[in-house]
Amino acid sequence: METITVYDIAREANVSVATVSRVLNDTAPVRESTRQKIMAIIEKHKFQPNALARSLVNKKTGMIGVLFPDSSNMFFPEVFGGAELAAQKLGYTLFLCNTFSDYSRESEYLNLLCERQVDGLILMGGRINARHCPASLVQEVVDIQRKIPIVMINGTLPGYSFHRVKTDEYLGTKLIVQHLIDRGHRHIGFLGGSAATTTTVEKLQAYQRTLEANHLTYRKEWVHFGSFSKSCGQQLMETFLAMSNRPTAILCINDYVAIGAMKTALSRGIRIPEDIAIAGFDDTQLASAMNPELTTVSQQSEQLGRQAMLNLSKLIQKEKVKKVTVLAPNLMIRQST
Amino acid sequence: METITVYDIAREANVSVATVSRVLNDTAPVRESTRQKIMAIIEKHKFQPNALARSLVNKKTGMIGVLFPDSSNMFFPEVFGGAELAAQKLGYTLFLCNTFSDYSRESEYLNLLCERQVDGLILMGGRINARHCPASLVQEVVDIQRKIPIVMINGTLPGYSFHRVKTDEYLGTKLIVQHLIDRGHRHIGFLGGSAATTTTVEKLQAYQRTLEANHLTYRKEWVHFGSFSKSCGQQLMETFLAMSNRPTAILCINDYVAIGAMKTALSRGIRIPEDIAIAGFDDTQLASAMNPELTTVSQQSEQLGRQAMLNLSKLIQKEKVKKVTVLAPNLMIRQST
DNA sequence: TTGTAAGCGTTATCAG
DNA sequence: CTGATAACGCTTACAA
Repeated sequence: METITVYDIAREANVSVATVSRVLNDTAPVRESTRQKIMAIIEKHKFQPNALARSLVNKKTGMIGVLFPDSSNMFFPEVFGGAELAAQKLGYTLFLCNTFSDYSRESEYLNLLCERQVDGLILMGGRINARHCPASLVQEVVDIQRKIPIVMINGTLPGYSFHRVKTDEYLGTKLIVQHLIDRGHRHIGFLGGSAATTTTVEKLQAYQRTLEANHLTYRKEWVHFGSFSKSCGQQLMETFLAMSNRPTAILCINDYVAIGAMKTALSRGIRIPEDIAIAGFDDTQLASAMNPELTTVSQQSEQLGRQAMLNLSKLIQKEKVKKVTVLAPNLMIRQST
Repeated sequence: METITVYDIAREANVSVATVSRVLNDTAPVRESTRQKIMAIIEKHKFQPNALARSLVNKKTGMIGVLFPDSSNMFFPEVFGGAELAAQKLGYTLFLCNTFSDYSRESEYLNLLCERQVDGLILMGGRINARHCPASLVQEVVDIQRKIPIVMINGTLPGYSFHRVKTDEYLGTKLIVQHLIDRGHRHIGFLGGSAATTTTVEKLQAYQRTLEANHLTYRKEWVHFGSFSKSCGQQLMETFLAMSNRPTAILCINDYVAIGAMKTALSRGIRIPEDIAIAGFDDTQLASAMNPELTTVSQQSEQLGRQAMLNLSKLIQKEKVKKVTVLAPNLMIRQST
């Protein structure tokens, strides 16, 4: 398959490559008749300019690298779905990279994306949510940022200031704990999340302080960490149920954990919300699919992605952008509480 | 930010760019001492070769374009999750494009990916599932295939032979209908899916024939088309419930429709599976998250993606590959039937 | 309005 | 083992 180039088009049209390039990019006036002629030849051969060559000289690729930790958690597809829509309008394409929360995979992808000359980077999960991120991993990102604009979603890195977009998870947690309290609950547990993760800590603090503000005592035995998966919720719920003095309501770190918790409870014949109330976080599509429907906090996932893309785009055009954009969380009261 | 190139490295090391390139690619012997020296300088400047320039001469980018119709249907993230894992091992990166099932968006992306010189293409949804695909859209793909290897997942285009990977949806449907019959159901409905889609037709046929094979009569009024969403399931279920003579079991086109159907039924106080049995298709994570858990058919989504990537890779290396790879569906019997 | 030619940052061929 | 130098396919001054 001999590839066809601007030279081929130029030759056939009896013009120079410069002229072909001009009609391709509409970058300078070209006599209408020759434009027509060139266009016809392009059509005829279905000629497509090589974007690599083009980007090489333009020094921009129109590609945005997106790092996310886990495509099996619907939250992330929702976020980059929003980002993609925005990107499309702005003329960018997303380069999605699933890091599986693995630092070394993150580094590889970061490297790959830089070599591929992406115009910008959106970072989610992994190191930017680590409570104790190794300095070398921080440095890596800092170095990249000197060449490529970066926007972080729901996370950051210590010691430097980055552009970020986030939902107010602290407020979101506060809202939902208060909701449980308003529903009459005095014994509220906290389930799931890795203690090595900043979001877990942030939510935990909000949980603690909201209890205090309501003169409720914080009980260590009602707080159990783990991971962010359904199976974590299932397991940890077992331990709750085994307790003689168990909480009447449980706040889970996210929807997946909440669903796991629900499953275990339900399988024991425990009613939700009558016997125990369960709340999630993120408002993924699972929340409204469940039965009973899950009370949760919406992070406005599409908005998050959209906003990140918008800010990144401005950053690329070297416009001023607020360092931190905070979105308001939305309490979604449904049946599980 | 002046970018640093092989020339800079070469100058600082007192060698030619050729030598730098050699150590970069390990493509020819280089004296150990000079290799060391060059490596050191590369490290020092954190030099990263420009992949665009590289690809321009190599004529390969290591990128695989992936078209899929809908990131909000977990089935697709599952498929490309599997593909990504395989791609990583093979040294490829995926370029994921959400087409929202929109033909023109598909065309745009197809164009984009070609210009970006992807090494191969994986196609899902959209036109390759259309019962009546406009000839021009078929031609588009045919033209591309002459330059770029393509693998289609669960679909094809009329009039040409393409490489494809699919699960046997016919068999899958047969299995689940038979399962319902074996459970004692004689009145089985069929819910959801666009009649303009090949998979819908294929499943419908399997449904019909399996009924016949069991001497059950096919009733038009028990078949309702729509879309592939939860809300479709909710709406169509309403119409079923309004019928005086309604089926005792319902096969839904996919898990989302099934969940919608379940929700409507449950909200009416109808018990599942006692009053009505409901089955889905795809075995997305939703199926096992639900309560009651949804009986469904696994398409082995990750496998699908993995296999497509594997076949595509061989195609790219110009190795022989079976035209059609068929994966076996798995009946997942759970609580909803 | 159009053409010439110099890049863009690599790799690869061919001498040395 | 190493160095010139010509591609790769396109854009963009600079001239004409």
